Amino acid sequence: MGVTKRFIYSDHINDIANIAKVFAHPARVAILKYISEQEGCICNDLVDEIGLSQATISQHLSVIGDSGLLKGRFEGKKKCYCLNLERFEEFQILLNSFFNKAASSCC
Amino acid sequence: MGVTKRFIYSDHINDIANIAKVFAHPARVAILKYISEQEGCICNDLVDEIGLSQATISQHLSVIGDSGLLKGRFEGKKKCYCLNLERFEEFQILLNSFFNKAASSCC
DNA sequence: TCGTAATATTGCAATATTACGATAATAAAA
DNA sequence: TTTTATTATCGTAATATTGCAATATTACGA
Repeated sequence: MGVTKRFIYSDHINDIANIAKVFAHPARVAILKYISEQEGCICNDLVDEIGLSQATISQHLSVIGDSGLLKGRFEGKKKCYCLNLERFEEFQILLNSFFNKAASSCC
Repeated sequence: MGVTKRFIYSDHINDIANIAKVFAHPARVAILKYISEQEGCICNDLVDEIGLSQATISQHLSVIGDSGLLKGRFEGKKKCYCLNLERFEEFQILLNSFFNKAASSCC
């Protein structure tokens, strides 16, 4: 046991959960916040900014990247990470579609 | 190791991550969806509906409940769970405030 | 080519999460 | 009181996640 039984849920439900998982760790929220606030490119300022090891930041970046939320581009030895705004908006729309369907409560 | 270092992040960031964590498992998304669609009270229809054991559903319900998203009330032996809409809207506002601050990308 | 800076990957220890059977607790019904 | 239905909790096994040191990789500059 201990394995999430993804196959028993609809794609839509798994999508929501997968999106939420990206934001479900404060380091990843902090990374996304910082990247978007800079509205420009950054690299491993994140290590200084956030205070986790380089290995850990890199790992979180790859989790965020796997979700499609990042555009990355090497500029010499530095890598420039930026938000993929289109994907970011998709996330927002999906989450809001979930929230907006909530009906009234009974208790 | 293995412990999330919550103390290095701002409250706001931890809040976002904690909210996201509730939605970060498909069972919890499915539970919230079902509860809100019924727009009424349900109990362990969830066990039949979702297909996890009663113990597991109850555990997920308590995670959702800890976040303040549920109102529960016993009616005889059955417990009626409903969405706490105020809290649900708070969640939506917090998440959107995060999304809406995203600036333009550079890559 | 060699050294250095920036990032990614690997391996591992610590901790957290998920799932379930068994059991407890509670309240209605028999 | 005993049984039954419903939900919660405990204990535990399996798996996932987090974080870091060490190492690899990549690209630039000397």
